[in-house]
Amino acid sequence: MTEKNSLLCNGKHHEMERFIETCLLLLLYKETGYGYALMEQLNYFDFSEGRLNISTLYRRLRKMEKEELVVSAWEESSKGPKKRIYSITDKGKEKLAKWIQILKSRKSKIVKLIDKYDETVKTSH
Amino acid sequence: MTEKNSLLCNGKHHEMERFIETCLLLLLYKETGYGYALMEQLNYFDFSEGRLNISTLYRRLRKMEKEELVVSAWEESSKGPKKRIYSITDKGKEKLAKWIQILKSRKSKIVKLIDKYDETVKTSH
DNA sequence: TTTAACTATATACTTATTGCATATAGTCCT
DNA sequence: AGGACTATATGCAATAAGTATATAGTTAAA
Repeated sequence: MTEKNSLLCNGKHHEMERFIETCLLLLLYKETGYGYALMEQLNYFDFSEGRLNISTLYRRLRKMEKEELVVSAWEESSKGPKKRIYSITDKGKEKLAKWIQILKSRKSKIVKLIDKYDETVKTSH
Repeated sequence: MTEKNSLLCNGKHHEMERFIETCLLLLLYKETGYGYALMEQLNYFDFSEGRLNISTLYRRLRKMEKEELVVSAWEESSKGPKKRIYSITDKGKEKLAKWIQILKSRKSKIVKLIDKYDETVKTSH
């Protein structure tokens, strides 16, 4: 799978693929974290619980670990069940930087499309 | 399938779902068109042929017609094979406007993420 | 003691998208 | 006839994400 310069999208109720992972990597860049708490922190990026399914979050984390973008370690908890604590790897940091570039490109495309729309709608009235 | 305020993404080599359809609807807003030619016009939105598979384009067009966002009619061609000419419907225009709003929201999210990244990377050096 | 609530993690099933691969067909030129 | 260009379409496979569901630890209430 060659990635090119694309953010990959899909059907049903979906956020941009790398958007979720980009957000997660960024949160982990600041400090280590575990799934359940990361879910709440995603609120900052307008990912409310009703917007992102928690199963997706766990799956993305597992996938990123498989890809060596993050590493995890089980931590016994003084309260409640044990936690799987994630940290970002150097590889993950590089990937994050890369996706940020991609998102910038994406943003430009959106701006271009919006401008084109405004221009088109204006001249058709 | 409730759409909420999400742009839906997916695996493999993917552009944002509604981005493709938004572009197509916008092109058809300006003037009617047929698949093959629309494919070339998409270059304006940085969809080069290597970036979007033409099978996807046809499928998106067929899907939008099923959803009544566009209508099509076969046109005999003086040269070459017959063409399936598409026009946007009023419903399609409404949908286009809606997706433009969604894209604006999407852009804001991207900006927010990028700012957060810059801020985070700066304070970590 | 049992049940409920909260915390924490995980996975099967289903749906949808898109590239790859492939196919059909009309027109023109070699 | 074969190749190139124009024009459209669909099966297969991979991937993502919601729904549904499951397991498990801790604490508090019934």
